[in-house]
Amino acid sequence: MAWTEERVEQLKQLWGEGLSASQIASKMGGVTRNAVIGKVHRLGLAGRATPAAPKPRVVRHQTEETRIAPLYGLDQLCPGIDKPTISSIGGNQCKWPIGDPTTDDFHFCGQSAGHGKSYCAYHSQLAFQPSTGRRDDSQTRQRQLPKVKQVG
DNA sequence: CCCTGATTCGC
DNA sequence: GCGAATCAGG
Repeated sequence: MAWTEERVEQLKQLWGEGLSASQIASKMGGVTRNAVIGKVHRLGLAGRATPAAPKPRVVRHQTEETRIAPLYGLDQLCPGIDKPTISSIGGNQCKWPIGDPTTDDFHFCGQSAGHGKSYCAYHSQLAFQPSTGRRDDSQTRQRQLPKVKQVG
């Protein structure tokens, strides 16, 4: 089962809706949750689950010891509103993450997202940028986690 | 033990 | 690029 643009779009849609990877895999069919997660990662999505604490990564077959830094580049601020928490955010509010999830500063955009939508108008264009349009990723969704040598 | 996503690595 | 295996948290 290949990832056609239609399937990718559906994937992004369902993922944005808040469905779990297994749920998406079940709905779409032909793919396992691993495939969904893998695709989500490659799309540059991901970033919601249970990564409360930054972990030294899954050390598996690594010849070098690396460690991730607690850096998060999500700062797509949109003009003023309150700071909804994960608990307080409503189903019709924009769920765009702002700030560092590991700090108290973390919150969601919270602007009116419309009925059944996941993001406000501002963030929708960031979340669902035209797949046929070469987006300038010079400043959008930069989430490069620099490797830091563990200086013993 | 069930679920969740995250990451790596072989293909 | 894709996804199974694996890891880690709830």
